[in-house]
Amino acid sequence: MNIYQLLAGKFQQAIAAIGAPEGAPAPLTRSTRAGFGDYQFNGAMALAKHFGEKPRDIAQKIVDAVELDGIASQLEIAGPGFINIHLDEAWVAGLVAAASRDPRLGIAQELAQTVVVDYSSPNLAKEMHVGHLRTTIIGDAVVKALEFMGHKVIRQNHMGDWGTQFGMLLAHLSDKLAGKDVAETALSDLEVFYREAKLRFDDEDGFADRARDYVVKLQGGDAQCLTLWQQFIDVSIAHSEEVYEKLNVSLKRENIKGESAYNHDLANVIADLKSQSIAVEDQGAQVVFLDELADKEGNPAVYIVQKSGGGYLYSTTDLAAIRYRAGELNADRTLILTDARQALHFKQTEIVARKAGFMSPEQTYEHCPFGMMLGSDGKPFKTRTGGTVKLVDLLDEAVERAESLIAARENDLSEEQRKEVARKVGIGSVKYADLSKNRTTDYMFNWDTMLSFEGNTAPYLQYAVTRVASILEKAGMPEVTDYRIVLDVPQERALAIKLMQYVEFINQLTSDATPHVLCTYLYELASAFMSFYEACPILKDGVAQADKESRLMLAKVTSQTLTSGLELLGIETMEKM
RNA sequence: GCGCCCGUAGCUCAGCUGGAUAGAGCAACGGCCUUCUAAGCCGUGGGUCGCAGGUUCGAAUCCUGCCGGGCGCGCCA
Repeated sequence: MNIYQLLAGKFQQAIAAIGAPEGAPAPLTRSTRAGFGDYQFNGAMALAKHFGEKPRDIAQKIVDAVELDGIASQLEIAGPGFINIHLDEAWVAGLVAAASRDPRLGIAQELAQTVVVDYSSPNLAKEMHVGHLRTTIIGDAVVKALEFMGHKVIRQNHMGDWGTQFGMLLAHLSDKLAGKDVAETALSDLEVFYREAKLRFDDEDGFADRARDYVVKLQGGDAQCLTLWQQFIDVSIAHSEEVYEKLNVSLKRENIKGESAYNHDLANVIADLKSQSIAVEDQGAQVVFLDELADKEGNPAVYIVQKSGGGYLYSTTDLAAIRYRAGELNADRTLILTDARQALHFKQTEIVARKAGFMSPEQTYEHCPFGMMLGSDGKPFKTRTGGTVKLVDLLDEAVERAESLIAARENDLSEEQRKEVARKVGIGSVKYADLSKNRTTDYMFNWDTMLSFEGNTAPYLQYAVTRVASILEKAGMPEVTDYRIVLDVPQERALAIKLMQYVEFINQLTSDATPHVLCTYLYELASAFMSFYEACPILKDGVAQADKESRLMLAKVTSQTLTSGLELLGIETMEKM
C-alpha cells in the first residue's frame, strides 16, 4: 500500500468532482509538523483563484467531495485553506498488520521497465581509487532499489579497458615479461606498474612510438596483443572484484561491458553519422556542430566524434553504447553515474544520439552527476603526500578504525564476532556517509563524523537493528502473526505511519537516483523506533498482553523495514554489536 | 568570454515539482541507567536561508542582476 498515491488519487477525484479544470495541480505533501495532521492537501488556494471564491470555501467543498471513509479520521481546514489529513489509526494498524505478514512489507511491484544503469566504470589501467567510490555505491543502491520495485535492471560496468594508455602498458609489459606470467609481473600493484609505464612514456626515447604502435595493433585485432591485453585485463578485473567484494557491491564479471565491447561498432557509428550529414569534416576531424548549444554570437558547440588521425574518442564509444542499449537492450531508461564534470559531454552526446535516431523519444537518457569527495581542508581528498588514495586502503582503514573503537567499548563479543562487526560497521560507515548526502554537490570526507557512532550514521541504524533484534530474540516470536495492532500512544502511532511510508521514499530514490532520501527516511524511522522503545515497554513487567503483542509486531515490522532499506543501500546489519 | 553546479545555525548537511513558526546531527548546556543493548532517550540555547530586485494570496524554493566558490568548454576519458 502506498498511502501517498492513494490520497493523491482521492484528491484528484475530489477536485475533478467540484469542477476543477483538467490538469489542475493537486499538491499533496507529508505534513511537516505534528499538529498539521499526517498529510496535507494544499490545492484549495490555487483553485480558489480559478473559481473566484474564498480559499477556505473551496477547501470545504473539497473536504465534502473527497472520499476517505475509513482512511482518514479527520480532515480539518487550517490557515488560508490547507486541508490537514489525520489518518485513521485503525486503518493504519491494519496496514501494519498486513505488512507484517508480507515479505515485501505490503509494497506492490510497479509496471516493469527495462533500465540500464551504467556505474562504477573504473579505468583498468589503474587501481580503483576514492574517485570510484561514489559511482559504485550510489549506482548499486539505485539498481537494488529498482529491482526491489520490480524493474528489469541491466547493470553495465563501462570499464575503461581500451584507451591509448593500453598501448603504453602493453609496451611496458612486453619488456618486463621475458617468459614470465603476467600476474606475477608486477601487476600485483597496478598503480606502480602504471607509473613506471607513464614515466617511460614521457621520458624514454622511442617508447612512446612503440606504445602507439601497440594501440594500432591492439585495435586492429593483433592476436598476440590481444592475448597480452586479455591477461592484463583479467588481473585488473580481479582487482576490482576484490574491491566490490569488500564493498558489498553486487557488480559481477558478467556485468562488465567495457569500452572495448563497442570497438567493432565505432566505424559504423561514424559512417551512420556521416551518411545522415550529422557529422562533417572540420580541420581533418569528424565533428558535429551543435546549434542547440551555440553561444551568444551563434557559434555552435563542437562535438568531435573522430580524430583527424582516424582514431576514435569516448564520444564515439558512448554513441555506440546508446545505440546498443536503446536498440538491442530496449532500455526504457538509461542511467549514467559519473562525476559532474562530464555533464556537458553527456548533454552533447544525447543531442547527437537523438539527431541520429539512436534512441526513440520515449527512451530516456539520464546523466546522474555527483560531486567530488573533499578532505577536511575542503580540497580534493588525497593522501598526506598528495597522492591518490586507493579504495582498498581507504576501506581497510575504515575497518581498522571501527575495530579500535569497538575494542574500546564494553561488550561481550567474541574475537571473531568483533572482527565481523568491525568490518560491517567500518564499511557501512564509509558507504553511509557518502550515500546520505545529496549526490549533486561535493562533500567533506571526515573519519570522525562517520565513525562517531552518533547521529545520522550507519552505526546508529545498525544499532537500532540490534536493539530490535534483541527484543525479538528475547520474546521468541511465536508463529501467530495476526495480533491486533493498537496505536494509542503517540510514539506507537508515529512509528506505524513512518513504517508505512517506506515505499514513498524508494520511489523517490528510483526516479531521481538519489539514495540520500532513503537514508533520511531510515534515520527518521530509526529515531521513531528509539523514541517508541523508550516510551513503550514491551517485555517488562506490568505490560498488558494486548500491548505486548501489538508492540512486538511494530518491532518486527521495524526490523524488516530497516533491514530491507539498509540492504538496498548495501549496508550489512548484525544481531549483536 | 560562454556554460553548468553550488552558497541554509559555529561545523557537517537536509529541505528546492512554491505552502503554515526553515529542520537534523555534531559541538555547548541541563535532565534520564538495580528495569527490553545509554553506540540510546528527553529538553534548552543557536538563523539578515550570499546580496538586491521581480513574479504571487504565499518565495530558502521560481525569474533577473550582482557578489563569492567549484567545475567544464576541438582532436584525454
